[in-house]
Amino acid sequence: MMIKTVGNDKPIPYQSRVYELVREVPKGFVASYGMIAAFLPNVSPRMVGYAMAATPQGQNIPWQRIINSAGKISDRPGSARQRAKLEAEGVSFNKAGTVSWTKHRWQGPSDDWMQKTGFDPLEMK
DNA sequence: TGCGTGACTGCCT
DNA sequence: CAGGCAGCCACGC
Repeated sequence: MMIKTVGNDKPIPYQSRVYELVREVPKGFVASYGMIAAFLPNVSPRMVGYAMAATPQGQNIPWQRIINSAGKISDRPGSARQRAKLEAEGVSFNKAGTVSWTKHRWQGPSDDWMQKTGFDPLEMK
């Protein structure tokens, strides 16, 4: 029979970790896929994109606040709705459809989040 | 059971 | 300085 390993908690699916961090982005601010990935070990920007594509509804996840590193909303069906939601939150776009990072850049996760996840800045590569 | 694919990014020509 | 490419998780057919 299958031997159960000891002292080895089952890993939290990467998508759940992405969603919990996305919840840290406040109204009126935006973060890039890469910014989210930078705080999550073993998660690449691409994977953040994968997770966002599979975002479950009804769980208070502000998916609209994640945009690409160029400061634009990634082109896809639904991008217009994303922009509308952001504008409703006070996020402004210039003529080229770009968000000002200077004004709206997310400042990083809360201390509470870092405590809860045991995030260690020194282990960032 | 395996393969394709989906909200990206930074490095290397 | 623009374009190509590797990275690498879940899930559906």
